[in-house]
Amino acid sequence: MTTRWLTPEEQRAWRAYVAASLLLEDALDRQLQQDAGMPHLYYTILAYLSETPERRLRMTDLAERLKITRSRLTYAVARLEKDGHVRREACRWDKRGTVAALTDEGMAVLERTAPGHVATVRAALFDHLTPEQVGQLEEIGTRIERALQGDDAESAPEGLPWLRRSVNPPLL
Amino acid sequence: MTTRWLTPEEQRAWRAYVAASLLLEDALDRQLQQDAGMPHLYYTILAYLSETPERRLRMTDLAERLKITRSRLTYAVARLEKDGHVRREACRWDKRGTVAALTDEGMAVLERTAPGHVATVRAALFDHLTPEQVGQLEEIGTRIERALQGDDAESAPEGLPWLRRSVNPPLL
DNA sequence: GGCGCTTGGTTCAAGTTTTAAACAAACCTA
DNA sequence: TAGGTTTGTTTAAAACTTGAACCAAGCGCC
Repeated sequence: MTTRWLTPEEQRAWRAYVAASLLLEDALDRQLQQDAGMPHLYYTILAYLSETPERRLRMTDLAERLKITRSRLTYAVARLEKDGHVRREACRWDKRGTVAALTDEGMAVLERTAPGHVATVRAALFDHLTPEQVGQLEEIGTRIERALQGDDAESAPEGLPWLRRSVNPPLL
Repeated sequence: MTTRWLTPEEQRAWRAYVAASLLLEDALDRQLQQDAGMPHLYYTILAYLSETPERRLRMTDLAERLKITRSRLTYAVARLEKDGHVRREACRWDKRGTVAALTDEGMAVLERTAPGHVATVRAALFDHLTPEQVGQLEEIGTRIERALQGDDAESAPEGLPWLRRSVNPPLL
């Protein structure tokens, strides 16, 4: 089968995207390393934890949300734990499980550094986009996501937003 | 000054973008590592070299195009040289300079692996975007780029032979 | 219950990459 | 020619990632 090369338009888009994502990730890492002492991925872990009702998530759930391997997550959480931002707990309902819980200190770091992070994201991105473009970005991002990890429409179980088979009693 | 948090729309866009870029870079790295024995960044270096008329670029020019530090580039080129994909040459006009030149072997690797790479980019991205979205992606990417590295409209210096755009078949 | 298969998560070893700082040589300008 | 800048490399230390191997606990099934 003959290769379908990128059209000039696609090529421009591709290059713009690659350059932009490199610069953006760099800027984010630098800012967060500076202000929070951790790279973007680690900050994101804390952020995700902070959003669940109990500020904790099963390792596998967290890994899936972050789109990283469990192994990578284990390493990251180990560091976050060493730094006191996260605490590991045993899962009561599944003895194999581990739950990563945001500590008060971790939450404090998040609260202290979130404004700077948001400011960076704005300065690097949203301040330069029209509302339409924001919508377009979401749509494009969503499509890539769908393309790259089977579009298994695994809707979150409505009752328990924060878990795999839980930290909570299994619903029957 | 009070923090301007992200609006719900911005937040959705941001998350979609972060997830997508992680997945995309991962997929690309995996495919290229598999087929070409090198990660995306390294492939991109070869690709950029292949596009110049003489298949060679000054280290600094290359670093600027790639949006990476010279130090990082030195490391990368060292490996590419060890693998025989690139050769370092002294720059005749500036004795401080080093020129990275694509070897025939490097070119061969590129030609052999480009189809697979393009296929991956299509499968992960362009096959799921409308032509309008391709344009939108370019525009958004360009804006980020401009935002993050001063918009010095540095047009290519007129004199130097291999700092000019390519006429060759697009390999990326 | 007991036998396998799957899942959750960690560990391990090895390698890869990154960063920042320091440096030397060459260039440039006055 | 002195002084400042640019080029590119070196260095040393960290940080990160990967993949495979592994164990323990759940699950299904007869």
